[in-house]
Amino acid sequence: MLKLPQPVTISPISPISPTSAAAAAGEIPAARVQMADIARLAGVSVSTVSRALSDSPLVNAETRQRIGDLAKSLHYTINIGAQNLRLKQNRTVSVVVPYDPKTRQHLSDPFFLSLIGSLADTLTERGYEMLLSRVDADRLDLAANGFHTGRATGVVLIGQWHQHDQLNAMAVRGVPFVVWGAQMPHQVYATVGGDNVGGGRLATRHLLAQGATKVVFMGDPDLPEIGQRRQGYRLAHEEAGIALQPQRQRQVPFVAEAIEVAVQQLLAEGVDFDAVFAASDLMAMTVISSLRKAGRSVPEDCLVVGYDDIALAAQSHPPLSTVSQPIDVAGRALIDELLSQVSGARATSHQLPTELVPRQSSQRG
Amino acid sequence: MLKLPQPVTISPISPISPTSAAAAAGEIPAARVQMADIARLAGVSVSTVSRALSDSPLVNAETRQRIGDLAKSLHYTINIGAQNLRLKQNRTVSVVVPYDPKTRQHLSDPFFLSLIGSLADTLTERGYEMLLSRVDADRLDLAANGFHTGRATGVVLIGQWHQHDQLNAMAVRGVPFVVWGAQMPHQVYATVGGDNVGGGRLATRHLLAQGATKVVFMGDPDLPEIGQRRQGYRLAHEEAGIALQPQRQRQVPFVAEAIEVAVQQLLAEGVDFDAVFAASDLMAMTVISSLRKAGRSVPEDCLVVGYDDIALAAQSHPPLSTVSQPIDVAGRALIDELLSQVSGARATSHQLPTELVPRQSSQRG
DNA sequence: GTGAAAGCGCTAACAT
DNA sequence: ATGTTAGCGCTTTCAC
Repeated sequence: MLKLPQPVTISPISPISPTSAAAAAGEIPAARVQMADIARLAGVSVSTVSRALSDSPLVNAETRQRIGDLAKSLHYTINIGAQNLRLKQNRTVSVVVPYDPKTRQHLSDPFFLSLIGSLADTLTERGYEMLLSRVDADRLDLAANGFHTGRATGVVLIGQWHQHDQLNAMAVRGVPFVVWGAQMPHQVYATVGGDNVGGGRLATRHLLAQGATKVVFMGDPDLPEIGQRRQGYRLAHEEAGIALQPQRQRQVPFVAEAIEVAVQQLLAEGVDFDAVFAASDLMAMTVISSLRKAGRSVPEDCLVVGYDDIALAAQSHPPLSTVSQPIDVAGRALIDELLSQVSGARATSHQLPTELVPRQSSQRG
Repeated sequence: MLKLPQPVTISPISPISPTSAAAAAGEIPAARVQMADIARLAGVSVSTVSRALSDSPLVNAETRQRIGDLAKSLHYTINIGAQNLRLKQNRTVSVVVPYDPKTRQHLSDPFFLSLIGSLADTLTERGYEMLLSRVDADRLDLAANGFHTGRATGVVLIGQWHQHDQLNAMAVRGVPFVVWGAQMPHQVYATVGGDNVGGGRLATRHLLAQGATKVVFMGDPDLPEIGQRRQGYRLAHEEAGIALQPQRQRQVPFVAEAIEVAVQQLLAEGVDFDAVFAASDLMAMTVISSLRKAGRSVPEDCLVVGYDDIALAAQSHPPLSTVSQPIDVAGRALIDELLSQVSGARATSHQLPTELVPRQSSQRG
């Protein structure tokens, strides 16, 4: 057992327990072991080691065994970089999350984060590695970097923002990639996304069915997905023969403060409303908490529906009605589409079904 | 403008808009352009291109310009795999998230997900790439793979689980890595983590100060971090001279259903309690919603404090009191520690300050 | 069944 | 200022 000095001082991010692996091991960070080492130790050539390690039938069973054991005991693993270079192959997918250059907001939306989790799981299952990076939303073309540098077989882009044209250009250039987002007219690239128009319609229909007549839409319709959700909101109104009011359609970015301000304005302007359809669950929860601060309670005074069905929607109070997007399916669909492009298939968009999850926030009584 | 067939059918994950980048471009997925191509086109040698592209002063300004333009117009980017191989360098960090082999739960904890976001941001700032993968918690030693295969310079492990020994072995073997978690006795590797004992103490003290006398702890103390939070819970009780009750310390895993069951049992067993300290915010919210189902309201009948201060804690109802861990600092601290190990420094653990964030869930009236 | 040799795409002496 | 050469760690003909 090692006895290490126990630290006392505690200060913000200060070293509290200096220990050293190298010191403990009493050795210099050994040069990484490689095939040549194994070969020398086993008394065979490098080629034989290579074959043995790839389970080639060409090599003597006993030799293979010996080499395998040796490799294991030395913690040897094939250098993937060199292997990839030689094989011109690559089992890595680049996942890119754009950030808004204006706000430079950190990555925090629970839905996107969960999607990343789902992608990570799917890729792990498929034996792929995942390269995660962020990129200025104005320079979405940089997302192709992982591909052009040969690091990745293809690219998954989470959110298309306003850069429709840059994406089309990327596709024409032959970069295998898929975008999580909305399908747009004149689109050469593949998207995978929920049925946003349908989802928006479901949510709004539901609110109208609950007796609401003055439904506010909150979200930034400049983002394609949100624009389509608003489109669904509008369709539902048409279906019901209810006239749309411009002042009930609020353009609000995904920033907590902005949402709170928007709610205050809504109240200050005296806009009459009895329900809110928010473009995301996070937004819906902030709306609810802002309304509460202003003395209005949900669902008594105002019904609310969100979007995404994040894990916490069910645990919040009141439990949040929302439109669910199938995250697990999404991760798999994105990867499957990407890999099929890589193996030569044409870029094909997919739309995932959305589902209304009615909970208490949209039900009176 | 391209005119594409507009699809009609919509079925779960069915192709709705077959389009093809390759077809649109009318070309076969061109062989990736490489240095030799640029060299030929520019009428120089490969070395000159290499130098020009790395802004070497050895190359004629005009030549450099010409080569640069050529590269840009061809969307050429240096093949990082080859470059790394040659340079024996590597600007990639492997981030590994263990999964519980029993539940095989998907990656979904908001705190970990945010931490990943923070790591991604930090690495992007530092000009590093991030390789994200998951690994069986029983085989944490596999986390070193990214390093042994030469893909990554070092490893960040998110959560140490019960594999203290495997981690020590990794450290002795010379793998540069940092663990997000709790500092343990006889630890050769570096951890970065919040002050869990302190955090648990803050939370419990606060509950006692609010007048609670029968505080329940919920969480799985087998996880080092949670164990330390419970330690803080115990210390606070000692300080206050309040005897601990075993039946108020509940071992509960991070699974929504299990948490709900645990709350029901607590009530069914007739355990007397007036406050709950939950090991995470997600758990706290589930506890609150379970209590509500049983007809108890928070904070009126029972005070609740969580842990992590996730984004939604402030928006939930009642706003959740919690202990905040500085996520941004955490991401930076993890990466800084890792990179300093890579450049030869000794493995050093860091403890980040935690802070009580009192909100309404723990305040009566 | 095994070894020798060439080459994946790049960089860095060492020439010139 | 530019070209030639060798080699990063691996796989795979092609010989034996």
